[in-house]
Amino acid sequence: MASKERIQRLKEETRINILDAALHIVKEEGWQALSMRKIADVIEYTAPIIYEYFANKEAILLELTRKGYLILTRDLQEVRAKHESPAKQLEAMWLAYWDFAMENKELYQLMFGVEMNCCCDMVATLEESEGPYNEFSQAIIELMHIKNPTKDMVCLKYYTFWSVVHGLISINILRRGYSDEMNQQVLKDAIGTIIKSIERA
Amino acid sequence: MASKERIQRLKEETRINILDAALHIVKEEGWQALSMRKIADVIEYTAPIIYEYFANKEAILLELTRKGYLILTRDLQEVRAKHESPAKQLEAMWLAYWDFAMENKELYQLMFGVEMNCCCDMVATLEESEGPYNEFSQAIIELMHIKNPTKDMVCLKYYTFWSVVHGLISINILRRGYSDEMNQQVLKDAIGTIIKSIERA
DNA sequence: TACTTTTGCCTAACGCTGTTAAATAAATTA
DNA sequence: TAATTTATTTAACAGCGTTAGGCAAAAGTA
Repeated sequence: MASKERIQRLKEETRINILDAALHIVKEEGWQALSMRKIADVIEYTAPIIYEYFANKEAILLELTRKGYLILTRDLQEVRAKHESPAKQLEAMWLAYWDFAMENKELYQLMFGVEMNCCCDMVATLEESEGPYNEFSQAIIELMHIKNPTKDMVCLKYYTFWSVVHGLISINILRRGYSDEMNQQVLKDAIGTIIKSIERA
Repeated sequence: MASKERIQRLKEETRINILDAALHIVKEEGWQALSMRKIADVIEYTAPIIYEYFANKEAILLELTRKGYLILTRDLQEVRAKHESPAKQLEAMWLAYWDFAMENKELYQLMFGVEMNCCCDMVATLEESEGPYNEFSQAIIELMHIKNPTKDMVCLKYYTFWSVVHGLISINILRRGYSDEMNQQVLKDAIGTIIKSIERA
């Protein structure tokens, strides 16, 4: 009865194919162009088949969102491990956050609703979505020389970082045209300023 | 032949009704729920009639975008006139920008593609979209004590302001849940910091 | 007044969307 | 071999943006 397992593996493969196909279409033609029938075309099936792997289109988006959070969290962890001081960690992590967004524009759009009607209410239910915050908040706490900072204090600093970086990214995805130098300058300036404000406190 | 004018006025009214109906639907049900047939229902016509007033759905969105930019620009001008010093002007203007976004969430989403597939390429063709930048940049130039700042220098500072404020707004529209105090604290902190950095330069 | 033209508006339709139900073909089990 | 389960497709529904054609009322003209 090893065929059961083989079939199981094939099913798993098709599931992955669906997700890959979706992302492929989006990278080629944008989120607006993604449809169930197009996905079916790519995986060489008809549309209803997809509903045996995902409850609906939103479920596919949610799974891709999850994937995005996993990649981002892994990137942040990797970069964080490369640095000793929390200040350098934080700077490198936010730059990695930027890089993730630029290298995975489509996933970023999906995760944070940039020029896209994402599945935001559902995202809140994904535990993976807490990955980035966990990484950042640890580094923030280390950087603070207060013994037991309240969650609100940490959250406030994270929120400050996140706002400016996410804002910068959103604007760049929206209206491409700002030069790389300007982006890097604003990005590093802002990150540096916030880090200093944490160190001073 | 005054009937020509009367008819012209009625047509103008219907045009406005279409825009009002669209915005009404969006405020009640969100952008996703907006359809030509629903607009037609509200104005008590059938869908094809709308195409005598707007080339397509995107044209309606573009017109609402224009409306948004006009309101925002007016708000900024009003608030700017209330203050003397450029520093106070800038602070008040960015707070007004925030207020505009919170009071006109739907328009803001449309203008800047927050949780929405807006008509961004078209927005670039709207001259009204330059209104906010014009207001802000004037105040920024006044705040700088350099004689002839380059456009890039002004743009960089505007970009810095904009990123953090837009980021804050986007995150708030996306994931409602951050407290008003925290929002105001991050907002005022960030604005103050950028203003000081301009003053020091 | 009678005829023609224009206008205002609607119905029907096309091709697309997400999604579901039913039918069919293939594989598996008894 | 017969019965049953599984895999996959076709057909359909309701909704979308959009267009073409038709009908009835209004306006213009003789």
